[in-house]
Amino acid sequence: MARKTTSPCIVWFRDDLRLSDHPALHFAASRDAPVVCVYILDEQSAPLRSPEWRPLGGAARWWLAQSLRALQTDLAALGSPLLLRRGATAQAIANLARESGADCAVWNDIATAPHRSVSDDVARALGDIGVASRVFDGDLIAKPSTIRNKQGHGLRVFTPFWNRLRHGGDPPAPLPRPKRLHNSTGPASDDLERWHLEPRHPDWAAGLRATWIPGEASAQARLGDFLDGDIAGYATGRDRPDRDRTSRLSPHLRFGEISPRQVWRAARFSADRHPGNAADIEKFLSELGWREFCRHLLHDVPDIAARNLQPSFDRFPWRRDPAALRAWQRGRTGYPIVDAGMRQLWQTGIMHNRVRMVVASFLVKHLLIDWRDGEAWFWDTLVDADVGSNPANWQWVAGSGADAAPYFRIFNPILQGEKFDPDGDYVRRWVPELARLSGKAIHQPWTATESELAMAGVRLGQTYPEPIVDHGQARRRALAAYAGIRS
DNA sequence: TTTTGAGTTGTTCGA
DNA sequence: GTCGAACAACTCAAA
Repeated sequence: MARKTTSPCIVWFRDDLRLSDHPALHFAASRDAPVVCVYILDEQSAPLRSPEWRPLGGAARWWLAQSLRALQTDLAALGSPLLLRRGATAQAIANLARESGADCAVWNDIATAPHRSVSDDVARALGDIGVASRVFDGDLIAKPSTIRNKQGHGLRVFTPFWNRLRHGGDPPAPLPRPKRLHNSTGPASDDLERWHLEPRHPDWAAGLRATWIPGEASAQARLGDFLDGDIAGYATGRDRPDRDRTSRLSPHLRFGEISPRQVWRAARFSADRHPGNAADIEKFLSELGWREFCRHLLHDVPDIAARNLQPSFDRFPWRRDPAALRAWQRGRTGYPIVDAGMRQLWQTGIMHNRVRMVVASFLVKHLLIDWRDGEAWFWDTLVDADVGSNPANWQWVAGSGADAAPYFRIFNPILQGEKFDPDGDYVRRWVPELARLSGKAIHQPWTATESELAMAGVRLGQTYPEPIVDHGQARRRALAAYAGIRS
């Protein structure tokens, strides 16, 4: 029951930039008192300066700006503005409580060490001035404390984890978005433009703008379209970068424009409309399971982005090779499928999942460059860079992680191209200087004849690079390096 | 308690 | 051309 009160309640938005299925907002709205909605850009709090916290990457900053604009519009339509504040979160919220006369503050949990630490600071600061606070669940299907082995540790193998999560049943029904909010007039807001989240000089975001519409409405529309369309054949189609059948929901999930339980429930109940899709739906749910698995892992290993899960990798002979790293980053390795992926990433802030594995394996195994360098590049350039999934999956590829890929699994970039981009359409789209090559040459231009290259307007070493490493040699070198760290 | 089998995403080699 | 084996080490669950 709603309490009789006129004091406002603060709703602190974090990575949950949505109105529906937002437990904290739902609670505040049900109090029938004014709400003060706030987002805080915190680059100061001591816990945020812990080694486990990294500033947002460039692509994520761009997304955040768009997503905040969408949330501002949506909240204004409900009758309450979104306030923007900057600074140490605990002080900012305590100040806002004083300015607004709020008697409570609510927010949703984010189950990572730095987020929890800031959250504790906020609760303490509010307690000191007599303001009640309450934290709700929201960013996970299951709490990390609910999936433990006999020793009380989180699971390190995906399949048992997934069995436990899946058999836990469906999460509760998502909460509706509030119909209207009581405004609390007074407190001032920062101007989003002055946060400089978006690139200028140069403005490299044109490809992002052409690819994405951030915000809750867009996330919901995307989910609906996916479940009524592309999910048919997802189990195998998701592996084909040339005809992308993935959900493309990852950045929306990253910023909480849609909640995992909304996605889960919608997918499960779409089987009623499309009974033929049952197997594809299960596969899709398991991908949500991977997001969950990585977050639970992060909960147990807060420094997963910095430390090898397998200590034997601490003596891995990584090569320092800035030129090769640069070639990889800019999509100039001479392997078309690798270069296509890296350019898709650079231009659009996303890369198809299959290609992520190929480029990651290439950096770590063909070039013997530390997975942390790859992880950092993805962190800066992906709009969906996630604190759990990004480092956990890099460690998985490198072999240093939980339930990791075996060392001898070295993706052959030519074979992967031929298998998953059989007509070369993906390469042609992102590596236009090769577009006129046909047949086998599209995935291995260095084997094309002089006349084939001339006809296609390709001059190796000039219009497109020679391969920076030979696949066979690189493979043998990687196997030797991995052999060297074994017991 | 101990044992056993299985585990996201692959490649190469030799029969 | 196809096919099976080999390529670790470790975690977890079931027997």
